[in-house]
Amino acid sequence: MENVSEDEGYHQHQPNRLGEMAYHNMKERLIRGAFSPGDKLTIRAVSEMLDVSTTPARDAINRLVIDGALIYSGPKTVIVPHLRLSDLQEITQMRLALEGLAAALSVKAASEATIDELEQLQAKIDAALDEKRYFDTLWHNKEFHFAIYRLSGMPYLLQVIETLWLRVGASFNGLYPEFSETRYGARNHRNAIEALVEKDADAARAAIESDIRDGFRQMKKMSADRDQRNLSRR
Amino acid sequence: MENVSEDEGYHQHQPNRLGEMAYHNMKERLIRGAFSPGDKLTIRAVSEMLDVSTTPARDAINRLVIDGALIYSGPKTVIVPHLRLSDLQEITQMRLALEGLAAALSVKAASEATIDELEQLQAKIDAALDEKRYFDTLWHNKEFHFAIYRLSGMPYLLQVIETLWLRVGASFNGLYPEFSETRYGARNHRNAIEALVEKDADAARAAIESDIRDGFRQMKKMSADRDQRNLSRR
DNA sequence: TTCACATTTTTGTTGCAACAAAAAAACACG
DNA sequence: CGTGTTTTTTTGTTGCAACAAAAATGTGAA
Repeated sequence: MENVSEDEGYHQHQPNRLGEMAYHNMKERLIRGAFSPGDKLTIRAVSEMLDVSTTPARDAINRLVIDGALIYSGPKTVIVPHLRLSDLQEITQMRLALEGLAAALSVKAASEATIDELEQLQAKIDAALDEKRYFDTLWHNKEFHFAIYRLSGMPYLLQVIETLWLRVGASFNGLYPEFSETRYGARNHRNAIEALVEKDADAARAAIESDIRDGFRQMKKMSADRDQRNLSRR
Repeated sequence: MENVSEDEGYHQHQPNRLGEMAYHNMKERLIRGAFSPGDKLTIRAVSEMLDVSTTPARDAINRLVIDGALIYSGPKTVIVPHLRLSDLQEITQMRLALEGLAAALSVKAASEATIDELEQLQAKIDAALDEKRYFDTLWHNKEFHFAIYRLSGMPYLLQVIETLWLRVGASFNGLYPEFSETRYGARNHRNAIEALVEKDADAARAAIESDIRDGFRQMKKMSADRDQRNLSRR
């Protein structure tokens, strides 16, 4: 337990470790909708799926459970959780607080280059929407948001926000790629870019908050629709 | 990968697992100041310390790294991080957003019983302060805050807030138990209780935010003092 | 001393097997 | 057909050893 000097800038996890790889791989699959809520995940199944031994597979599952992307449904059973309305509400409240903060802080660091980047991202979103490539829409939308949040210069804040997106994405993206169809976000994104140009922290926060709220309404509606369908299917 | 029904209310980790025990044990030691920033922690050392095999010890360390309570200083070296000013600022910003939210939400659920509980907690804080039992002060202060936040009914929010406290506590509590000496929090706590009585969400948020800001100033000052001492000691 | 290099020791990762406990399947009975 | 009950299978946890890589230590020259 010696005292060791702190090597600046070496805080992150090593991406070359097998367990880390397994975690990111599973995370990606979760976001892409490879699993449905209720699916059971076992160490040995993940181990075979990714062709690694049980130890990295176990590491990945454990970490996903910590994130809340997987939950225990029994002492030896982890499943993809079915997001309840109360969960969605909690996540939305936290997103409003945290992403609002990140957006407000981002204006300080906004440069012309970042504005350009955001406009290109928005163009990609629009194009994907026109061509009904909904997965791409979702992906570019995430890039747009995090391009802004990254300007805040707060790495841990980003990590927590990313986890919140993971939890929502795992339950919604796979089921509803057409989620983004309504283009609810276009106006909000324009406002966000404008706020960065003007370096107006309050406006940036307002634009992002509005985007989150619109998304929440959309998801709540889809959730209700699905419950309705599930009910009538029986 | 079968679809399994979701057993309501079985989401938490099992507390009887060895790895979970190791995690909580190490977390407690970290908060109590058993280690100093820069201390190196190895799997085998933790394994012996807690008298378990390497697997649960590894689990505990991994999770603490995810929390940010430990960091890698090299590919095979995890240490207790030395909290830099920028870290403290980031954590404080997140605390303001998240604990402010929790406080604002708490007023809905505030009852006479919870008011009583808070007043008893505050009495304990005052008593511990009078008798210079600084560890107890810190402990009861944490209980006071989380008694409020728990009223929000948002479990994941609580978990994230707790992690933020862990990161700060690990770097400060052990070194500065006399931190609380200035009684900076008493007025803020009174205001918070008052806000709960009145069910005034904005006032509750303001009281907690003020408490966090006062604490931040105090910590910043202590941090500067320490750096000063370290400098002149060489 | 200080720095570079070589050697030794320590360390995390990975894979695996044993075991108890949980989940699933099979069964029996109404 | 459902519904408890028993049997079988599956599963997570734990401990451990091998290995490569990193850290610590030692060495020697300037």
